Amino acid sequence: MNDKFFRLPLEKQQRIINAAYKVFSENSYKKAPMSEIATEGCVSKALLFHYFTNKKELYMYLWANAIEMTREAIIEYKTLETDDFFEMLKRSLLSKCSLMRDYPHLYVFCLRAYYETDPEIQNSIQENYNDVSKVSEMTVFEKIDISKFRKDIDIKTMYAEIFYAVDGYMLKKYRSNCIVPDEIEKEIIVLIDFWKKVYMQEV
Amino acid sequence: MNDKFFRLPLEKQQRIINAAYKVFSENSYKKAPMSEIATEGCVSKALLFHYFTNKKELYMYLWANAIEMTREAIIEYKTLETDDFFEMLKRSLLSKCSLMRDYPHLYVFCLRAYYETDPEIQNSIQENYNDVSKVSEMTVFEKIDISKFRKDIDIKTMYAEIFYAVDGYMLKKYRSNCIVPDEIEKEIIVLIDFWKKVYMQEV
DNA sequence: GTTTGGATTAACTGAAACGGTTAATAGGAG
DNA sequence: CTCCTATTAACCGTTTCAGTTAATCCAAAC
Repeated sequence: MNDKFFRLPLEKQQRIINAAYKVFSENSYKKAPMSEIATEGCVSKALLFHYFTNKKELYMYLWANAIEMTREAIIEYKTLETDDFFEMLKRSLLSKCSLMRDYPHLYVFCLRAYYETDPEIQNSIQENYNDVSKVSEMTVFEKIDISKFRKDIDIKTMYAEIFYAVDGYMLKKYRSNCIVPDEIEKEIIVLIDFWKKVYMQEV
Repeated sequence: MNDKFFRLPLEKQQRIINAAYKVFSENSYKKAPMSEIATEGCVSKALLFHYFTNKKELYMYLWANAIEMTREAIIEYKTLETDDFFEMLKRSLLSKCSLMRDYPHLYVFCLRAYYETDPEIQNSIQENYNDVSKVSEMTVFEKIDISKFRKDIDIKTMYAEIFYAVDGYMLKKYRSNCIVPDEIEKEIIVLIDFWKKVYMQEV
């Protein structure tokens, strides 16, 4: 890729990248056209190819960029620096909301990229992501204080259920084309407070 | 469409329809090729056009078919003939699992079709679906006995959360390409029992 | 065993979309 | 005016698309 891309005004960089995140989250790799990305980003297709040598390179840049930004956001929000599960969940989701302000389609892009089946792409993706997610999931279970939970529920099921719900929620927001970070942040907090009330031991 | 389609052996009808559900649930309407459906269904593209005059007609048939089958399944499982929310939820989800045995991609097809933005399609879809879903959601809230729930939780939030989780769960199953109805049925039951324990008033 | 008729397809068509390239333009700085 | 960089319109060869046509396959009827 062409380093000059980074010398563009930040607004333009983001406009182009967001257009790409959007088109790649709506279509499979193969059926996401570079021309559509260009139009969506209000630049010419030729410019896209000027900065990114080809489609695959652009896709891979988006992926690496997504992982890196996610990791930074998690650190910035001190996500792992607590032993309270719901606090950790809140920090994790709020960090994702903050990413969403700059990159509204990043979350769904990742959701889709992880299951991308195109041979050109597949290999480079999953291994890389497993590094991040598996490790972090283990870290979570090591750190959290499970004594605060109700004794009669299965924590793994709870954990799974919560993440299904978050994905389902985000997907709905995304599909109905209303990604408004402020609103999502509020609704996420409502959900977390709800879970807290339901799953924590009463005192 | 050509009525002779229904005179085909049932196995073949389903094979073709399932191929179509699959391709349309992976791609937007515009980018779902008839040729891919044909290949997936092990018939020639020409045969597809012999039974369905064009792509739009096929899509609309799939949609009407999905709605109709869903309604029948809901009735068959006596979904609305109880005032216990979790019993109703179980019947509703098990009825969907039973559909899944014959039509593995129907659920995700519907999820996608509802938000389809192609002008050729959009209008004919949403209104039609709202009839079904809005009415049934209202019926649910009229029928269920809310006295059994914990007093300290917001039922609307619970309701929303549960459906986010189901969608998130199904999406994950679908994306990771492992739609095994028996397994899904088991896991759904685990989830429902989990919710029951969590949300119902203890006695 | 030949005819008939419906099921099925290979091969085709014209148009559009695709990834990627090229050669030219635009516009600001010196 | 000159230089330089960002930018694009126009283009290229290829592939893909929805939809068509004319031919084949095959079983049942005669």
